[in-house]
Amino acid sequence: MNDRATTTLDQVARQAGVSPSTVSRILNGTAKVSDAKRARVEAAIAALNYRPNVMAQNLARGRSMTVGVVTQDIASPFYSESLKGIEAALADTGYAPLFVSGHWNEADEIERVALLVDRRVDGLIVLTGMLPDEILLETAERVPLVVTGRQLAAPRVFSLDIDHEAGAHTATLYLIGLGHRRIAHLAGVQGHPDARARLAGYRRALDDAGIAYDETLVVDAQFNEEGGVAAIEQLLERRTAFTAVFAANDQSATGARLALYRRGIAVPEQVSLVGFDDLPGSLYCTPPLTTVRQPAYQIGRTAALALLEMMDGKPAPELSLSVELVVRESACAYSQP
Amino acid sequence: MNDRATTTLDQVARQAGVSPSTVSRILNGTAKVSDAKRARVEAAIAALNYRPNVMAQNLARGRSMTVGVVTQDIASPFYSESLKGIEAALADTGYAPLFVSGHWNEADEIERVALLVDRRVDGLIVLTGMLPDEILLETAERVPLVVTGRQLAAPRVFSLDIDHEAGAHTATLYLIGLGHRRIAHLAGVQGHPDARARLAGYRRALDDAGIAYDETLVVDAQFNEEGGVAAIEQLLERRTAFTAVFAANDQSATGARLALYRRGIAVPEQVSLVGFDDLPGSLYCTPPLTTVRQPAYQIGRTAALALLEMMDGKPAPELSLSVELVVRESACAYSQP
DNA sequence: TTGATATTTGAAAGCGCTTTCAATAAACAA
DNA sequence: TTGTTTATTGAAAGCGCTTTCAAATATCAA
Repeated sequence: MNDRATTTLDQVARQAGVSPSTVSRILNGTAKVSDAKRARVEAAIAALNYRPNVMAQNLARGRSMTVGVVTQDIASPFYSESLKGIEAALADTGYAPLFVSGHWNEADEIERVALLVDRRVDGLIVLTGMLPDEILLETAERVPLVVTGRQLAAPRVFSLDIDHEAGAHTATLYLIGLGHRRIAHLAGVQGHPDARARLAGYRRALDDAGIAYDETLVVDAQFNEEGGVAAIEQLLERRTAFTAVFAANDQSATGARLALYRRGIAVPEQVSLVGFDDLPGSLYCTPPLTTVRQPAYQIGRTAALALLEMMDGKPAPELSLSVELVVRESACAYSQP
Repeated sequence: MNDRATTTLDQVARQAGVSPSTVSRILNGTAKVSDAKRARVEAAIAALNYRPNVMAQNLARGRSMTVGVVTQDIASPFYSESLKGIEAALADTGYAPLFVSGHWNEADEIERVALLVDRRVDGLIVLTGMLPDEILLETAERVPLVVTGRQLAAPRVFSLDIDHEAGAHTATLYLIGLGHRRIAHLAGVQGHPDARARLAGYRRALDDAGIAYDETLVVDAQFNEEGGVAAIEQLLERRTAFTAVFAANDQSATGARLALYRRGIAVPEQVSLVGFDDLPGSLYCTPPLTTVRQPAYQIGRTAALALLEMMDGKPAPELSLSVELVVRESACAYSQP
């Protein structure tokens, strides 16, 4: 019947001939209400097509039923998988995720976090990013926090990181096992913690195999396709021989693959290629990319589940996520030319 | 000094020795306030580290400063570009986007929209999806609406669509111009409006060139990589000859490219391939994919800008977005075998 | 000066809910 | 029956802000 000018709880109460408190109790199941009244109220709700005003509920309850999620780029193929995991874990909990992007820029991130805190999010998830630990710690005093991609020990903080070093170690060792000795490494962005860890894994694998580290085989690269292209070109200019490439992430591996294609270098026949992340698209590269699988979706999901626990006042759960090498077709045994 | 237990506007007022109204006026610039008081209030705000409670503001103002965005899959490479556009357009307007996913499922979408309406979003953007027009129209009575991927004429509704038919027509004509006569079409999901329009463009191009439509060359495909793989396999089983493939979107084109690779069919030497969308990754396929560029980012951005206008009470702006063929390396002239 | 007009301020009433507290009604034991 | 205990209910006070309205003060013309 009614429509415009949304109906309020008071109207429902009046229509049903009960007090607002009673309507509220029925809505929230906060107390027993006689069947007679319940029926009248439910009829009124239906008749008026009443829907509670979430903003008002939030204010009264002092909770926003919102969790803030700081990502770097909402369109990133890697992080958007995590967002999906967060979304899935939060579905039907009453909490809605509020996604904001920091654009790999500390100032932006700080601003976004402030924005989220102002909106009184009940919890916060920070996916990697550039925020200094102190800011995170400070923020954690106002709101339960889950942070990925780093270790941060503090009350009301849950951090969730995978072992990048081990992943890189495995990948490199795999290439070595295939007979490769001259393995180039696209090392990601200088100073990025993930990049550092992956380089360390690469070096340890070489060490393990008694292969000398050759810095002419290592080149920095942006963590995107363009970075991969540029890195390969740089490598080729150096005229160092290499029979395999281990890229610090799949996007740069994809760029590398294209650059090799452009030079007429066959993958994997002439150069083997291994990535890191296992993006959804990596399965559909030509050839499908052998890579270290980072469970992005699970990371998001786990982060959200942990946050839910913390928002419930429970301690953060103990959980660990592991990386694994997924062997596809972009790397093969080295064959003496 | 103070920290825990967030400080309120009343506390600021007390500390500054003014009334809450005055503080509010300073915060919002709603009225002139004497310099003396302004200074005292600003000092108090700084001293107490006061930040307004957005929930309370929202309730009092009757606006949530939030816009709902319904997408289908937050990790979709295509739609996430649009989300990015929305995010960019909304940045620094005070509005925050609330992203929800419908998963290409009408029931889910209906539920999500209800959720957003309950949260009292000030505006709503629906990116394509399966919602029936009636529901959209009904929703538009409660909140300004922007919808992409369809035409919907109604007050407080802005619809934004690109010409899929024309795009497909251009792509197909391009292939014909290259000398191809047997052009297969991966037609997307049966019944999907975009799929229908693109098929129509394909047919019209054939018509224009006087090429008879051959239904053995057309095969349905999911709009993802797997769909492309399956479609090519199906096509190959049919044993119909073809020298080019026009895929209804880039993801299925990518799948197609992999399936061809698996069968040892070279792209573009033996089969030319054209997609639709121009996903960010399509530039890095091997070979880079020739495709019809759909300005996903612009679509999102434009949608958000239009919504801002509407939320301001202004009429929806008139705007049109165009598609264009971007020629890369996955298609080449047909050479008599 | 004085009266009229324009400015700056504060009191108080919401915004639409939740929740405490006390009153009323129902159920029980003695 | 009557006094207790327990289960339902409603009144009212918030939640933290905005905004109307009227009072208080300042400004101006005469």
